[in-house]
Amino acid sequence: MRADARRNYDRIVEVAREVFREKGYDAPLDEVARRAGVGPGTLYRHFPRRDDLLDAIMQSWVDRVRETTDKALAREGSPREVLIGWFEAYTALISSYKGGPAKITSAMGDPHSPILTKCQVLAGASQRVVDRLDQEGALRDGVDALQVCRLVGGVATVADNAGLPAADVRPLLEVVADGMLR
Amino acid sequence: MRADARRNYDRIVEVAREVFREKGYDAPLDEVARRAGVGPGTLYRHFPRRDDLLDAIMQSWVDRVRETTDKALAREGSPREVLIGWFEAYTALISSYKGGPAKITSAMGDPHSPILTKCQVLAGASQRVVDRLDQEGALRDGVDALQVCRLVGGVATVADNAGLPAADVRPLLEVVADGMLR
DNA sequence: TGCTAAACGGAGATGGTCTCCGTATCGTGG
DNA sequence: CCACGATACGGAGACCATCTCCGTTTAGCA
Repeated sequence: MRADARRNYDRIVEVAREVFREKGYDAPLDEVARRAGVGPGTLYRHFPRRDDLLDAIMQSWVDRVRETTDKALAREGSPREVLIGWFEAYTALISSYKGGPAKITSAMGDPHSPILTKCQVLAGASQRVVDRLDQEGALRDGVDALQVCRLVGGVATVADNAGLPAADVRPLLEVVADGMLR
Repeated sequence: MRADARRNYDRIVEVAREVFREKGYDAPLDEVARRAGVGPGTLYRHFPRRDDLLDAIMQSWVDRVRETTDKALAREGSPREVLIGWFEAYTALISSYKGGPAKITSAMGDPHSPILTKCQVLAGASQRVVDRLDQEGALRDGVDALQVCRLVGGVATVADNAGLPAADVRPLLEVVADGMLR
């Protein structure tokens, strides 16, 4: 990749991160281009679909996921505390920008999504948490990581759409946790 | 209202119901107008916002909600069966068209939504189910109807976005139910 | 039947998405 | 060091959906 192309690419990603956080996932891409000081053509050449841009943005997000997972697994406490802790971390991770929870949760099952690999990192993280609790015999039969992703993703989506404060989200996560624990 | 206006109004609602079911809530309104044989101006005069059209469509839906609630309350069986039965009915009710679950669930907490009153009927229905189970002492402390709407709405939203079959939704509803029951 | 308020409907403004292609730039091989 | 071909740029504009404005038509009453 040519040096100028590299510069533009990086700049677009950086600006897009800002814009998406400010205005949500539906923000006009032309604004991203404008703020990045490039033409729309340049933006669309690098990122033919909106999701491709999202994918690039999420590179650093993946690192945060890994880090957060390690923290959640290292946590002391009852299985309930660990599970709810993970739920809250999960919610925070997918709620970095408006529209994120719905986007990420539905990409989870879509083999054609450009952000699929990123979501699988998150699914893998849930798997690790589920595995650990399962070894302790803390979970009911049939509970799996995909269910965690869907249920917590659903709660986060509702919270995102309705603008719920964390205090209202917590009890919902508790219900889900209690439904999974023995 | 003049007779011709009434005719157009009814025809638009009827067509919109079809179109929304076919193409989801985001279907172009101009197509609704075209199929209804009116100009876009006519459509927008009757229904200034997309949600106003939705509101009109939901008139008959409200009847279905009441009917379904009665059926759910009359149902014999364990509290778990009743609760899960209601969850499934609830999911079906809000999933009549693509985008419905998210729309209805987020309208639930928005005082300015044109479909608020419709959603309150649904919230009221959940309230009746919760009240009944609560009297039997079947629910954990702190569980309320709003939580039911949010959690089941979240599950339905995820299912809608990801196109999940009923068989995959059921276990999610079971987890939620188990988290609410004693 | 004639009149007026009401309703119609379509042309077009607006705003977002995305493409095409002439222009500018990079960076390499001579 | 420079010339040239490959690469990238960027903006004009096509396209599509939303929504409005206003000249035209019509219902329905007196």
